[in-house]
Amino acid sequence: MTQKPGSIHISCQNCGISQLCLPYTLDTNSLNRLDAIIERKRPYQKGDTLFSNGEPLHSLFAVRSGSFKTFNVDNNGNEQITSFHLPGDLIGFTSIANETYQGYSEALETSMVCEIPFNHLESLSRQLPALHKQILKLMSEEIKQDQHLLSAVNSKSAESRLATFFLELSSRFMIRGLSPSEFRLSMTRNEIGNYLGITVETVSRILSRFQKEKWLKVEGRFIHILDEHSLKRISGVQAVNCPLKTVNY
Amino acid sequence: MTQKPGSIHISCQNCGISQLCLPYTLDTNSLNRLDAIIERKRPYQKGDTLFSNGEPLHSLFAVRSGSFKTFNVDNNGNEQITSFHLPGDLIGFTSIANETYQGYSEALETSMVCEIPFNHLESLSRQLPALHKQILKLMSEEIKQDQHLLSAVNSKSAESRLATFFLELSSRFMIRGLSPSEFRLSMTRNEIGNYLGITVETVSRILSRFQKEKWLKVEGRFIHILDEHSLKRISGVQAVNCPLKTVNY
DNA sequence: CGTGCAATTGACGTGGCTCAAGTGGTGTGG
DNA sequence: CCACACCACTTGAGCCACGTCAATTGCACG
Repeated sequence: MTQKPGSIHISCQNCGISQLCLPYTLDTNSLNRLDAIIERKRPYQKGDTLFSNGEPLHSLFAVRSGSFKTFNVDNNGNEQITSFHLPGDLIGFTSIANETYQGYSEALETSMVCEIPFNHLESLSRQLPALHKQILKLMSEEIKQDQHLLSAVNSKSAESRLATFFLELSSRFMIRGLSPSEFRLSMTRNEIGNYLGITVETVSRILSRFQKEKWLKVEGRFIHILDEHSLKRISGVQAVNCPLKTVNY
Repeated sequence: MTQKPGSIHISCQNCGISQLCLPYTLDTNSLNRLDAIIERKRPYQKGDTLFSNGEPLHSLFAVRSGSFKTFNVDNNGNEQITSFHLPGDLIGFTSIANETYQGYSEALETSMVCEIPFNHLESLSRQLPALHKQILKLMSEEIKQDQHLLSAVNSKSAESRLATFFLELSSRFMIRGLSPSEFRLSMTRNEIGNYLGITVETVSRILSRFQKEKWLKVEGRFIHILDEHSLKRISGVQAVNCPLKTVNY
């Protein structure tokens, strides 16, 4: 989530996060062909938009550095954030169905992206089974993540939503080779609350509570996770391979 | 959502919902090849499971008739329903990432499915661009739908969640050529509440309120939408091509 | 006809929203 | 370098929507 000012000519080959991204499992030849269709442009500044709702879909975007939020706007003009994107994430899968961009995507800080023209990607993926598979996998991941968020949001208490949120972020940082216990948030409390369906004030109060419990240390945007276990306990969600018990939902 | 007892040998060719499903845009030859890999088995009875969490992914499932719910189970053994599936829906996209089934999928009523071995589908889709495209499209749709649900659930009030739920169902029935204003729910109030993150009692109370307002007629599982416009008004979500306004979220 | 689950309705308590005030950090212009 | 404005964030007070608990009714099925 820190800015990584890089030169304009960078290839997938020497990209530090390629194992999270489309190149995963691609051999050198395939990688070069993928690389050839990717456009890398100058950095996006905080607040710049990748796309706006309704525009025709031309490219997917892979985050190289920095971070983005995507959100929809409802009848009343209210934002509803549907995801935060970190380096290695692909943005735009929701837009494939209609071939127009769904919602808005906006940089949360200075960020770099790789732009992948969708038509080229589609035809290339027909020639490269590994690429094809990786696209399916990334889309599948996104569905999983959305459903995970849904569970978090549906598990009533604001405490468990926030705990889940931080654990989620933590594991995403870990996968990216960053510290899972200390990180800087690129989003405001407001945006966190929006994402989780709670108000800023509640976010703030619960952060204070977590801090009092010594589960977290909070210094503005800096988060230090002190007691992952307690957070997991109250987060309640995401047990993998959990045996099906008699439920009273 | 009504049971449609069919013979065992049915092809995509004469399937009434093929335009919602994988066959969409496939020519006759392609259709036959797809048809050849699909297995059609005897009906699932209410409560039968398509798959359980952690099992190796072998097939995707297309709902032919009836309906299913998919859900996860958290640490405390609580169900969290992530989607209801109607005829034409594909089930199993979340499971592609890990190649093991994510969560559980269970019939809500007597239902028929087409079982599509994943390996075969994958190799076939490399040969048939139209099939490939349709898979992407369906996955993209699923992501969109999840995010739509998320918006509904995050839009605080229980009223707007329920309104959104019924409008969503209504439009899904309409797409399927069924009445958008009169339909039968195959899920319990409990399951609706679970899905939307509210309690049974609240579902029940709000249904009574909607009925008092003459927006709906409710007779047990039968729903009759009387005033779609009012429901849309309080649902608040899903404005397509809505201009971005100054927001105070 | 009895058993059991689904649904409704009421009474009550509370978590989180709303409104409001205050603090701190950052950028801008004098 | 300070003064000011602006925004993100925190904290408090009060209130209400919704969760919890409990009782009742209705419907399906053996």
